[in-house]
Amino acid sequence: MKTTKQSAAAPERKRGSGVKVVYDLLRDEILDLVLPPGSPIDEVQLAERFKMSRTPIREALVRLAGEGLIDTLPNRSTMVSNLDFLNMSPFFDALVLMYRVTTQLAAQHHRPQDLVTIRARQKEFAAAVQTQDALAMIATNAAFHSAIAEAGRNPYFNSLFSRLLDEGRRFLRLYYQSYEDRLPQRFVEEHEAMIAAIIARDVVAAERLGKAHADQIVQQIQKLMVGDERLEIAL
Amino acid sequence: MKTTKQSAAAPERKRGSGVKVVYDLLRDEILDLVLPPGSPIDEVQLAERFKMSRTPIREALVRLAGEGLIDTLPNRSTMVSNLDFLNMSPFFDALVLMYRVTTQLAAQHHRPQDLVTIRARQKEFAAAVQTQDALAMIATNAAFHSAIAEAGRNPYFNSLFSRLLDEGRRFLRLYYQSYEDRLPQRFVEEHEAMIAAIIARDVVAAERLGKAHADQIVQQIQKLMVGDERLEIAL
DNA sequence: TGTCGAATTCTTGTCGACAAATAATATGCA
DNA sequence: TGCATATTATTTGTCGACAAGAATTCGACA
Repeated sequence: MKTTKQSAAAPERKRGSGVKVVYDLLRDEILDLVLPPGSPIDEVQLAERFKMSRTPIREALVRLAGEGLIDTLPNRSTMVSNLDFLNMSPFFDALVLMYRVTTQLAAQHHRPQDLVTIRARQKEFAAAVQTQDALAMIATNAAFHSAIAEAGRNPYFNSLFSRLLDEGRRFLRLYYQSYEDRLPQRFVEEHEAMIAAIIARDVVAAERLGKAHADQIVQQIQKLMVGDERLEIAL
Repeated sequence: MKTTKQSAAAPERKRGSGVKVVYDLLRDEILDLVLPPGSPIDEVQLAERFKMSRTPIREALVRLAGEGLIDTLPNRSTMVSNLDFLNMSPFFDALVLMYRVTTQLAAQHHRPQDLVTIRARQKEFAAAVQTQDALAMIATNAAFHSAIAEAGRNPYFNSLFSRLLDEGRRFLRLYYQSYEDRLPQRFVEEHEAMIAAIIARDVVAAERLGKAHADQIVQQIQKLMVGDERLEIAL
């Protein structure tokens, strides 16, 4: 009777998948603000939580650090990276440019299968808006635009865009935690217009719609920064 | 007499620096094509080479994988990522756009200390051209443009640009291994013009010069792809 | 009560070992 | 000789342990 050590520790996990399991889950928790910015990350606790040794945990953390989702320094506690409200200009610049670029490139380079994927993501997004599920809307919006970027076939832009979408998710999560905004149907319609421009290979319209859409997101995030309610005190 | 295990294994290394040492050196070797595209990476050999256990080696490899410099699959040998000659368009698109964006942003956002750094990098580049040291020229060119990007103060663009410069380094290394081109003084002069436009905060000129410069690099790499010498055989 | 230094605890970086997965080599058979 | 299978060797993924570095707690003193 030979029970392997690993099977005893985590009987349902395939060898080689440990790092990915941890990475995926931590990534989701960071993006959904379950792990808020600045919160400490403790390897020992994670090892207990995931029922595995610290080694794959550490490797997952190296991956997350490489994507800017966590900050690490030697011999020091790792923590979830902060959202930098002091320097939003660079983020907005990059976000808007990448929305323009990826939407335009999708109009140029898309293939039939891409459109199937884009439509599927849009359907998920519309469902999230319909049910007024902000968390799902944020995630499906990012997935929709990520699918558009994939259709544009430029891995360099796509990796940057992916990072920006991730960070945007965290800002939007914070936004919808702060405001009880209804999720407007208008966003669904804007996505539809983008799809139509892409299908029509209308490069100019695609870029323009990409920009307009990005501008909306920028405005939402700016609202979060500026605040929307003034303190009214009679003096 | 208590000799710690670690001290006996690598007496000159500070705890916490292991991953970085391996990462830095492997990265340099990949970029200089000392480790050519496609070559296998063996953790055990690296552990022997660096006189440390495989754990920090693996962490360095995770970092390199995150930057696209190596390719890993579960339970399989890791290898240096290939240079993709079949899909150069996306690379060129991204490179040119990022040269434009970073040079323009430097004209907008640079600070006095930035100019000191940029000038220092330019001086190193000029020296490399003077001594016709292709390897140094490739590295100092990338450092020069990286310094310009830093002056533009957009970490999102800069991370993408950094990756593109890295990949460009590998292509250029291959180029200068294939051709005995002299390193032209013209490049030094173009850098000077870019510096002048940045100092003058001439956004339009900066962007134009950035584009022209990038186009040159694209041409060099295209020359590598097309080949420059036809096989002459009398039939 | 506040400060400082010492002691203790906790967390991180690395170690070497074990075992699973893969690659390479050997063997048998047509 | 070529192919399939078995065996062996090698490499990767993970384990738990050790120790260094950092954080926290405790005790002494002004």
